[in-house]
Amino acid sequence: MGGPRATQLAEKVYERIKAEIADFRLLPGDRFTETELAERYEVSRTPVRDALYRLKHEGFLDVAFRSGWSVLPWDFARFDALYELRIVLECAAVERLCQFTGPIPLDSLRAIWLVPASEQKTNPVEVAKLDEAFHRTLVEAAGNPEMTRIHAEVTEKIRIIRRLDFLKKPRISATYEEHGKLLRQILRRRADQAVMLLRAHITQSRQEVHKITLHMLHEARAPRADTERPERRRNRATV
Amino acid sequence: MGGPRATQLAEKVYERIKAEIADFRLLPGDRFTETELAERYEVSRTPVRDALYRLKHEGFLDVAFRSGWSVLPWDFARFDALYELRIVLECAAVERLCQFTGPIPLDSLRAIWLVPASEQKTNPVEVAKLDEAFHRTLVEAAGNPEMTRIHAEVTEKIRIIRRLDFLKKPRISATYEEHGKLLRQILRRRADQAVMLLRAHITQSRQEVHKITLHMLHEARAPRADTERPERRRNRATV
DNA sequence: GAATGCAATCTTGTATGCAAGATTGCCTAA
DNA sequence: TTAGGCAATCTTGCATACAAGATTGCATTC
Repeated sequence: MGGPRATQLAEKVYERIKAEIADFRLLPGDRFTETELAERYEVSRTPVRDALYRLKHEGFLDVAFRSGWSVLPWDFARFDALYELRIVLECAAVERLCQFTGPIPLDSLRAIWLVPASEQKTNPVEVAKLDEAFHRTLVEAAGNPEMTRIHAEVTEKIRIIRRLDFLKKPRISATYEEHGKLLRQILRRRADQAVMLLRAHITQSRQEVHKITLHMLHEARAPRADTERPERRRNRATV
Repeated sequence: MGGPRATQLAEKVYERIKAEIADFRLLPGDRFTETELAERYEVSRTPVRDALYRLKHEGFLDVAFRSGWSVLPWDFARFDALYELRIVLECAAVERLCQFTGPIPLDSLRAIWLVPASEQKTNPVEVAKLDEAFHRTLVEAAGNPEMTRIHAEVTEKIRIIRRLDFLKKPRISATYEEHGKLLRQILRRRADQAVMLLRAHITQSRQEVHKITLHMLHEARAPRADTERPERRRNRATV
């Protein structure tokens, strides 16, 4: 049975578990064991453990010695800290971009965000992806791979709540408008203006998400029976 | 033979390997195997692998499928990127500190850095530690755990070359002077001044280290026989 | 001497075995 | 019915077994 499959099993398992967390199939507080996942993914415990430890190190999971794994509850103070870190990184990137002497390589973004309202996407999932790509591209364009790496890490960690920002139409329009304004300021090399807009944009998004999650928590504290998914849930999250 | 020792073996092995890299006992380009380390540390391959994969993920090591592990060569572009990231994080922290309404909790630093020349340390190893602590404390004081975590990560990655900055006496004096000035500006809440000083301070340090490493490289390219350490070195680093 | 082919050895990725102890559920008793 | 205790089961951390294939060193050939 030994020998590697085309790619590393551990890597695949890692991606699958992370996707399960991001898609709410693994909820905060859920508990599970290594053997359980090994059977579900049809591999041995070894690659599962590799993946789990990686996710633990990244702050998604917790392990209790001889007592199984659990998905960490949402920590809003941590989300706030991550949003602030995001602001710091993206603002630094934008400042660097405005200092570029040559052309600023953001044409791909213009084609997506500086378009008439009729061409704007409305699907929340799609817009969430485009939004992530927008901010990632800003940071990448600044040309510091380490900042890009950390920014990507932050993005992964807030994704689960950030997506909630695009569930309402007005928020999608606002995103288009703010991205458009920001892009124009960057391309005109107005660093101060751009940084101000960017900071306001991210802060606004964070506040929206905050509101939504508080609402969700309120709902969750008075759960309706028909939304229960007992399978694989051995503990309700206290969140 | 099974069962846990008091603390986790994998964690211990991780620390030991990282120390070996930081102390130049494992040099860039060195190759080794999992079994080798398992025997050296008297544990099985399992905790060794856990540690190695963590270090790989952090960018210190590389693994070649069925062909052993190696210490990654120094990548100066990467060091530059890390220094720039350091500047971004620390400047953001200092700005936050200057905005504090209450007292700025940096008394411990004053007691170390705002002292007469006669009380200043001169041991390079000691000063390097104090320097790391100084910058870590600045970031910690700003109160964002995520920024603190990333900053600590960056610190770990540049430590190996950053220490070189304190080998010369004048650089130690300069460090004392610059830290002192910076502290005073922060405590007076002169954000702009403080950020300017901090940026200059880190940039200066990076340039010094750059000079020294270039010198070292020059020396290393014409190695003398008496400095060879063949044991465990199966490949000389191309750096 | 230099190049080539081949077999023995090594190496990693994965699977499985094992020990210490945490958890769980049943049985008993009040 | 409820509380308590105990044994069976589970669970993780570490050690070891195994497979596929990469590497190496030696013998052979030109």
